Amino acid sequence: MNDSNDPRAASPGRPAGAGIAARALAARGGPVAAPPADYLAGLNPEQRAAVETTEGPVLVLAGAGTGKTRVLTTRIAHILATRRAYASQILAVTFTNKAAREMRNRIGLLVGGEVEGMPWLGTFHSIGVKILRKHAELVGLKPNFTILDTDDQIRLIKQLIQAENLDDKRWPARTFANLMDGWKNRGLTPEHIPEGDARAFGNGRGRELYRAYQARLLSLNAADFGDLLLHPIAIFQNHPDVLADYHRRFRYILVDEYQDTNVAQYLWLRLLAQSSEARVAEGIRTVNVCCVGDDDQSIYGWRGAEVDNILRFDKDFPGSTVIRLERNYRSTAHILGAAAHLIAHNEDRLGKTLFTDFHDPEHEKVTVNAGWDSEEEARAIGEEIEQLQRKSHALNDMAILVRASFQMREFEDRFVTLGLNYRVIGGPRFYERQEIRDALAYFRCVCQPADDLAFERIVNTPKRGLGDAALKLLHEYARAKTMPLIEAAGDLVQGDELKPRPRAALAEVVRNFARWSSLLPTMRHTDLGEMILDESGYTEMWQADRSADAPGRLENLKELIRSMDDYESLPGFLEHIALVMDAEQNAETDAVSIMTLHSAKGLEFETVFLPGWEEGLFPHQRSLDEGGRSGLEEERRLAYVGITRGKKRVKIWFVSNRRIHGMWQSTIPSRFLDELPEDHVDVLEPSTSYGGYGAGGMGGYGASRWDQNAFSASSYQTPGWRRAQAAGGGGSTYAGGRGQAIRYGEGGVAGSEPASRTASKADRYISRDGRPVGETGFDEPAAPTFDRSGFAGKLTDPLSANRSRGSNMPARKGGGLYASARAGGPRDIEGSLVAKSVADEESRFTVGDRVFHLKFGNGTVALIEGNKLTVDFDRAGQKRVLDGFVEAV
DNA sequence: AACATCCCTATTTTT
DNA sequence: TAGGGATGTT
Repeated sequence: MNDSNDPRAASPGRPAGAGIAARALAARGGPVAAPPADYLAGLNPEQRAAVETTEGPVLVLAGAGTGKTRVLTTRIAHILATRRAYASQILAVTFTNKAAREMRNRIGLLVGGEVEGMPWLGTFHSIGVKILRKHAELVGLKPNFTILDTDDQIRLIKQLIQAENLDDKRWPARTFANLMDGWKNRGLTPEHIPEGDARAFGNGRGRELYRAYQARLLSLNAADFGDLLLHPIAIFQNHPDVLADYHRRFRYILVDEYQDTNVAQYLWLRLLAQSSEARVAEGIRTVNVCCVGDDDQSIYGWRGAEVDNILRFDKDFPGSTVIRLERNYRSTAHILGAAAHLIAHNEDRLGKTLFTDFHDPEHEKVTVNAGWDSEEEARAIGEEIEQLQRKSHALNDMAILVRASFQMREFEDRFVTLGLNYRVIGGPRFYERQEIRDALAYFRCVCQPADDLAFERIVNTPKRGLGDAALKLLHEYARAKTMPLIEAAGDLVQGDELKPRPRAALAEVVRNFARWSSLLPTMRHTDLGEMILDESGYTEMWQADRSADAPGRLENLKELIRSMDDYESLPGFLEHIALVMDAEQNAETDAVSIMTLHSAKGLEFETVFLPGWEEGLFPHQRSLDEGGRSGLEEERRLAYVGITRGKKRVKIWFVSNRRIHGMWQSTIPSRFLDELPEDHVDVLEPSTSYGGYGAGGMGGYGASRWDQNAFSASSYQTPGWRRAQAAGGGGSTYAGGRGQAIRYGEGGVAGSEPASRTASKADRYISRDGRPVGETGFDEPAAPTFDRSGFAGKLTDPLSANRSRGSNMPARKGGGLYASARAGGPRDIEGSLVAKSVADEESRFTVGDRVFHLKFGNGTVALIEGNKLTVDFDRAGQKRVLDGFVEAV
């Protein structure tokens, strides 16, 4: 494991001479030990402590916006400058390529751009690959193994499931992939998975499938993402000499985003960070591991991250120093105040309080805005953006952060009509596009003749007349001879088992690959790439395609070839793209960013819009269902991440109606809204242009909704909200009461529940001035720009929907996102209703019934499909709605 | 092999 | 609603 760029390789021992970094710094005068070196200038005392405490285990709890990356990079610069280690002796791990890139750049800036090194700065996975390539044979791989992506993985699993004679409908490959992913995240090999897990899939054959999968990977000379960690762990565990080599090498270990590490990463890290004889022999007596993270920003539990890793750091590394970074340099006091108050509702946290000196009476409070439906939300936010733009705020400084990607569409639609520039971050990636993956499959076959998965992908793409029959023959032959498919194809075309036409087609494929492979060592890889795509007929296939996206695909293929230019060779390129699935976004044009809260972590914007704060969506119902209290806490951290992205302005929205899977459902405000502190939050009336609402417009319904029923405490409307806050009793601890009580059996809200059920119909329809309204409300003229405003006052008591739904909502799943969220309370308490609903297939309605819907008014039932009704509404036309949302009239 | 039709499902996402 | 996947039809 001698790196050629490691000066220590030849002569072990303490670094003898100044590293490049140290030289660069020393040149600026004075011995490096003399404080303060200029890279330390400007650090606050805590940051400085985090940088200078180089020896022993250190945990840096870095709150949002407290200069985490700065600490990390400065610490590395400091280690280099003080000659504690060479760049090649520092292991620095991040989660994303982006983070690794940024660190590399910033270290470069700090030490004067001359550090060519830091060979061990990278993501867990890229470092894992590096280690695995060196010792591949120890786990039965060849050093040039391929890295499978999810797509390949699924196809492979599917084959295995079919090979086991299991019904792949009943046991979807996708599900097993997730299951296996979970095992790998926890560092579990087939022998170690819990019996229950093993039984849970494929008629109890989970373990066998996992085993078969791993065996198949070895025969394909391939590893999946999980293996990039698991194999190194196995190597370290089974080959102490190899581990000792790494112990001698790594003097300093740094980990970014420690709160996101999973068990496998933790094990990997712990092995590398162990104190060992090898280290002691090198004069290293302490484990110089520094983990940086923020437990409050742990949002990847669903992906296997263990917040626990950060919570018990001091137990893993006894004698550790914990440094808290709490001075925030990003946001206003209002924003921090709101975020802090919210996150304080979490129990599982180490506890930090961010503070700032950034006070200014001009600062805006965090706003909470109510909207009628998601269309209005998009419209109003669009308008606010345009207003800011008129006040010469750059679009680049604004972002819309959503909980789920389906929310994006509404904004996109709206912005397109407004002609407002936007960019969607995340979403389908370049390297995941079909045409790119096809092209890559060709390249993989050329570099890796054993890559059956790649071969399968493209044998008949473009169409070559190789149908099921021919491929089945090929597979059987290959299996019988245990040889790769390409090789099998080479044999098969010699014989006469194949019909003439497929035989000729396959022969050509074989010939082509042989030729391309032979050109690999000599031809420029970009030219070869182009040649492959042309000669295979792949380019032609898209040229002939008349569909609208074909030109774009051709463009992507060109881009692919172009980007190959940045790499040495075809294999080098393939390696890169296997690990780096992100494509750079251009920040050239001024545009609003739209992204999920997850992908916003680490970013910051002057103005942040947070739409969709509604129960069921945020917190997401599924997190609640699957994660219980910790699921809720993770959602709350997500909210915290969202708020703390804002520097100057944070604008939260919730609406009363949202369209889910094409059907309108009414929603109730997120419990997180109740967890925001009054003094940092302004509750606003909609500021949009449509008339008719005026002062008290939304207020009316809000008050009616919350004041009349169990949710009174959650009313954001003054005076209702204030009153509730002041009263403190009743339902004022909304979070601990309603939502959670149900789930965690704390007793529920027995008192409030019957009240809500017996509320009269009049209670439910309260006009904006607080008067109960009847049918006449529908006769109000619609405001010109807003077709539903005629219904303004009436809607919105969520309980009416709850109540009316009752009987025929399927247990949890079928109820849909919002339905089950809202139904959560009363129904689960009663239990029997749930049970009844499962069995009760019959609708309460029959075709021809007159019904009333909160959103669409009166109508006639035209069709009933389970709990879905098609209703001809008098005003709104024909709509499909869940029957829980209409009432008989 | 291309096209039609039915059925099912429906977070967050990096590597 | 919409999109994918699997199945059936020509």
